[in-house]
Amino acid sequence: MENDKNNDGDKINIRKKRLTVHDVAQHAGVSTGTVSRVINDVPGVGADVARRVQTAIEELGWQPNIAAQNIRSSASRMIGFIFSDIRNPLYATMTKGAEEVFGPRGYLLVSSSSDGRMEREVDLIDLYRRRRADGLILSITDESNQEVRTAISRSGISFVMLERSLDGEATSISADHYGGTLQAVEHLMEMGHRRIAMITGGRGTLVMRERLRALEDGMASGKLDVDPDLLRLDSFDAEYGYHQVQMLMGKKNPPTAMLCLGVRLLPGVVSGLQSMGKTFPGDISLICSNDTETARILTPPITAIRYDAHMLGKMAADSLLDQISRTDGKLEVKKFEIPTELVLRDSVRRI
Amino acid sequence: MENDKNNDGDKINIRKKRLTVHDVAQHAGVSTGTVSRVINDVPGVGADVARRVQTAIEELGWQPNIAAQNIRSSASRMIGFIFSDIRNPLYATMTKGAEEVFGPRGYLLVSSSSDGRMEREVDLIDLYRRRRADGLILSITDESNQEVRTAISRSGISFVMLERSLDGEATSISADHYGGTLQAVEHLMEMGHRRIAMITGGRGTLVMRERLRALEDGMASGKLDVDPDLLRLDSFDAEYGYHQVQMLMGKKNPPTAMLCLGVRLLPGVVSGLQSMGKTFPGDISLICSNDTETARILTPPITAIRYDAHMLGKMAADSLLDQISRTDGKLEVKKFEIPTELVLRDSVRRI
DNA sequence: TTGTATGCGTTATCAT
DNA sequence: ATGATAACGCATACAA
Repeated sequence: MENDKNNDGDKINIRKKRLTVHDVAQHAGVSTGTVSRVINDVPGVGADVARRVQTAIEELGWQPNIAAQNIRSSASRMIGFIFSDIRNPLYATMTKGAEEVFGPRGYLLVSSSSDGRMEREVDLIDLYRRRRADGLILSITDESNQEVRTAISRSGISFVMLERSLDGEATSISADHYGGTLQAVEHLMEMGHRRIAMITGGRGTLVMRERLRALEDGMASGKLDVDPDLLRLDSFDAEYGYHQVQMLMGKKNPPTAMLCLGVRLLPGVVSGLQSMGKTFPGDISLICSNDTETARILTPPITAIRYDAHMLGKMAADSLLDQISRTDGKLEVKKFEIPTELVLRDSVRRI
Repeated sequence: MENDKNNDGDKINIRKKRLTVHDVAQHAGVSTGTVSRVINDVPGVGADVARRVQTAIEELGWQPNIAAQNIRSSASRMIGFIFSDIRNPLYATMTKGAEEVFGPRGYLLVSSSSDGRMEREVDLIDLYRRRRADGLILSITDESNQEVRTAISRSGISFVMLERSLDGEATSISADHYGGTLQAVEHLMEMGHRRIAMITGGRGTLVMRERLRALEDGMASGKLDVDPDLLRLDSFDAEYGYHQVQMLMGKKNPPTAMLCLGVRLLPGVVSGLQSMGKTFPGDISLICSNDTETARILTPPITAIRYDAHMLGKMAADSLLDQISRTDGKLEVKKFEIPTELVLRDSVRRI
């Protein structure tokens, strides 16, 4: 009976919901402008008045409506992070790194995975556009996909590519996959391996290109060619690893070593080997990427290509904020690469 | 050449950015109200006019500013999901499940991890409050923490507890951890085990309480007490598992079986055992939770308590949306529990 | 059926 | 130093 009166010309605000600057201003006996000045640290407010406003804010428990702030500043202080697979713990680590940068600076990081479906990536980019995201971190499925590229450019949102590149048209942050893979291949060759298989995914990405190039270069330095039939480059899924390793090991002339490049591939590959009664490094030598708990606890532990995903996330966040803050429209394209390291363990044997 | 004229209206808007309803309305030769009606499917717009507006929207590439929509509707169509550790793949799976519900209904799901720090949880809740989130899914660190509970209630945001409970004051969605753990304990007892250790984390949560209660009940049914020194209940981290298993196995009277309850604990426990040259199930029988790729690929594979995390996420999303949509302020407290299953493998031996 | 005007909550530009 | 007021971009009650 009391809250239907509500002739709210000058408010009989029985409904306790939704408080605004006005409520605070009224409570403190000042104007809305003053309240705004106080919360935004605008100089030139009397100390006593400021204090009154502060207590009013606390007593009422008011907090400014960010949507309203956005509409004025035309900045959402929101960043979108698009990648392919949320279950890949590497992205979790990158997210964590990025959040360490964004959080303290008042940005909200929103992560979303596309499951490798490019239509979904287009949708996500459009979504971030409607939500007026201030920036995007992109780890998209296929760099050359035209629909996605169009969506990016029509969004007009600042962005950086993470573990991806865009013909040098955009800033990119990545691990040195070429160097890491090359080191792994050279190690295998040194141990006497000549038939080296590679299972990985990410067609149409910088990462896969660099890995493939490194494999070719590494083999070439030993006057060898890559056997195309030893290349399985179509997915990062555990199931894919499971089946492909079975097919590879079932050949009359199976590989003696294998690069298993993809966090979720490793469990699949190991299961596949077990299902055939094959062992490593007895039947096949194994090098994986990245260095995960799984790689460490397997028997024997797996030699791994390691890089700092946390740092990757931080760097992506830093350079994105840098790009956003440039007032001069100058788009400065940069290229960051962090080093990799080969962690030697017991999954490679000399033959 | 035609769109740089840009004498738009009366502003000297050299900056071409930021188009609004006005631009679209002008371009289509209608009023802003009509444009709004078209995009919101408000009936009573002439078919021809609607078409004109549509093409204008597409030609200009305009999309409504969600912040502006929010400020009017006082709904952000944004949901916050707070949990402790983003690297735990279970949360990734739950997130995926929840997104399947939220996405099609126009809600943006924002995930954020607190690393088990309750101050951070308070900050996150406040953040979602300032951002006017429409709902929260909470998997907080300690249900009884007063600061967090205060933050929740002052936020005024609808919420559900996921794998947590709040004295029956809030809707909760959870796996049947009591049943799952009880089944595991009974299985171990049947296999002759009397000294059963438990390593897990999550003090102050429903999950831990249920697991402990199940262990006690299971032992009691065999007229046995739980040895408090076999309980290691302080963390879900791999490092914790590594060290605690070493301490447990180093005892003069070590356990013969162990419940390793936490996705990230398992790799740590296994490493710890390996570091001491202990094997499973030879030196100790092992049951883990949840059923992960790691559990499946270890040698031997691990008997696991399995439940459907994806479904858990979906159910949380569904019941949250249900709660949000109830116009009558009636807060209906519900309790959902999904079943668990004991997946028998080779990590438990009869003694 | 369509246009006009007002309000949502905040900040910035004027006045005072 | 502070108050009044006009935007910001959109949705809707009301007018036409």
